[in-house]
Amino acid sequence: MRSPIDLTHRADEVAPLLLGWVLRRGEVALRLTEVEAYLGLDDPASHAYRGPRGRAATMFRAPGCLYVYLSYGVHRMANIVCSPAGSASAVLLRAGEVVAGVEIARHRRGRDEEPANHPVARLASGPGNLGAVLGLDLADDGARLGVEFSLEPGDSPSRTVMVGPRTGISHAVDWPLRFWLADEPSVSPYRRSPRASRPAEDRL
DNA sequence: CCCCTGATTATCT
DNA sequence: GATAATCAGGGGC
Repeated sequence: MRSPIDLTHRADEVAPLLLGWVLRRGEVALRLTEVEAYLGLDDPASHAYRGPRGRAATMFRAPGCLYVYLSYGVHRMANIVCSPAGSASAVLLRAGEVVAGVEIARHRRGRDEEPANHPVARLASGPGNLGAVLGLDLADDGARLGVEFSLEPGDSPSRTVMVGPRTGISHAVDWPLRFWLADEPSVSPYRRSPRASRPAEDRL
């Protein structure tokens, strides 16, 4: 049994520690296999970079809050706010292995009342898919870990943690803030954004 | 396998 | 009006 994660450190410290832990909501549980750290006011790629305005206000709340936002008009993405309150660093949950509630997860990934027929490894691969499997809604923005959502220690075989650049963003594209477990089929493929800024623009 | 494109809406300019 | 921390599906190799 691993000790509870201390969410009051910066996201880049917390993110690798979250790998292998299980996020549960009701019957559905996910063992986290891929996460990304966002560093709030110090990070040009963070929604919180320009301060506690609009949707980003949630990231300035207390550690253990969930920051849920809508991406590309359709995908609900989940972050765990994990910094000291006010500095707004957070961990984006990018992928997990569904370890409980597979049938519910398939229904949530499905279309027109028909359950999706994805292999388990693909069900929660990618942040939009992970959000779908958890049944996230914008009303879940600001929810606290510990009640509706909870973080449980996974069985903890020591796994190799890999580190690399974050996916899909257009600022600070080469900062090594994406963490994933080696040899996990649920980890999403790396995609460099076609809008990636040049390195000189990342030093602010 | 890879690359390209459309979908869809909160937020920002 | 433009953009975006994405995804699924289509076409090409």
